[in-house]
Amino acid sequence: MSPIITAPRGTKDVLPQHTQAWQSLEERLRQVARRYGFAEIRFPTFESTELFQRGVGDTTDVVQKEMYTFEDKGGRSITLRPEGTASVVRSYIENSLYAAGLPQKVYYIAPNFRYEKPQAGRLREHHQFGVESFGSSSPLADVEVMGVARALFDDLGLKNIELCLNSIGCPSCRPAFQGALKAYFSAHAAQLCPTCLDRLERNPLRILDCKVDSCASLRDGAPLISDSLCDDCRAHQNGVTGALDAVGMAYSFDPHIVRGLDYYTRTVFEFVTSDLGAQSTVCGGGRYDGLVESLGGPATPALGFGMGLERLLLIIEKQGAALEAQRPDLYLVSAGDDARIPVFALTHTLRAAGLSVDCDLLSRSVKAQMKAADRSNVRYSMVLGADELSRGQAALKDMTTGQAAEVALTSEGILSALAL
RNA sequence: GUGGAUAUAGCUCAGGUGGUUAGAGCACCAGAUUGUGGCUCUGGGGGCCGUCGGUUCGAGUCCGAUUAUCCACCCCA
Repeated sequence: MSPIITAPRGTKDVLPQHTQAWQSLEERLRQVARRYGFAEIRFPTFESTELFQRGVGDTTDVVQKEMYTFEDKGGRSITLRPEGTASVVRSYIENSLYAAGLPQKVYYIAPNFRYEKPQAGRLREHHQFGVESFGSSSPLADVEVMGVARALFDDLGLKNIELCLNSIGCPSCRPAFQGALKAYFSAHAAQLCPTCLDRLERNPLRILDCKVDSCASLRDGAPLISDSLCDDCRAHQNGVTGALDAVGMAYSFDPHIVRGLDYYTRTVFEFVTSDLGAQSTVCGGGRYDGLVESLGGPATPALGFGMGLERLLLIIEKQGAALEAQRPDLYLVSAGDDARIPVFALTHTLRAAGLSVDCDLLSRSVKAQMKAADRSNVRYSMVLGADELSRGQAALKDMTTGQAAEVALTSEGILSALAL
């Protein structure tokens, strides 16, 4: 049987057997964010196209080729959010969140949309947990944000995830570096791939992480950003590494990290792993000290990260780090048709009392009902027929041990038996 | 956007060089066990063989196209 309509390419249903893992993951994200003093923010799934053009950057691949953009019935250009930061910054400015005092620390769990070719760990709709911290230019803010990601990995018991770090300078020192880079690559233009020839004019930084062999070999002789950082940026970078050392967070420097979004300044970082197939980044972020002002807000230092939840779940699965599953409490089995309505009524009463209870809706045999109970991974079952209902007592069976004990057929009797 | 692989039951997969009613395991349903799950045994229901077209007396099988999935490049989380 082939369905007439299928889910759009690059999208995934989360089916009932997987939603518990998602819920449990989301719960942990919220707990960790709370521990670090981040409050949840929610924002629309679509925004004015201009927000991403100005925020993410016109020259980025995300904006140039990957956005779901359309015109609404009012003739406005609308885009499905390709990343979270621009939306958060827009909301921060529009709602004057700075008026409530700085720093403002927020987190979100939201879907993002990018028109990409799907593969392992890459979807057209994916979900991100992100945090943004507004108002502090201190390196401590950088390390606090990185700490949220690290705490989450630790909380989930994940191994083999490394923090890689770089600084890409600021508007006062980056132009000199870009100039040096441009001069260097121009002198070797013959060896550059077509994509990088294009990047030469638009964004020479991006040539640094090109994977084409000829470009990558040029990289070794290229100027290093660390050699052209201004005093402030250098001091900031030293502050970050110092604070990382102080809290005992391991990291490594990677001078080739260049994030694909234009708004980053100074600190950029990624948490990478080899457990994601061809993808390696599970979390990427950095500082964007100029973004709030460029979108019309007050000059505000800020930074944040985005973490891919599908990728996180891939790592969890690969590493066998189980997320706990909740078991239903009780399954009430009807023995004989006369018992079905009283059993349904008792199910209703016990649900009102707060228990997770189920009963048969298919007029099945006792055996089939027991099988259904077993399959649902329920903790207890109880078979109720005319005899039990008239006695007001029944055997409560522990589905794990197989042992049974008589209990009274009242909310109180069952609740107290289940509490044991 | 570029390249490679794949497409048969709900799932995982068999189906030499074309030839009657397309198979297995798992899962599902029923029975063995008038009211007790997991183990075992028996039986059963389930398939336009991704889609469209071509070659052929005849196509799950060969050819073309198309769509989808997976993988890699690119990009990114």
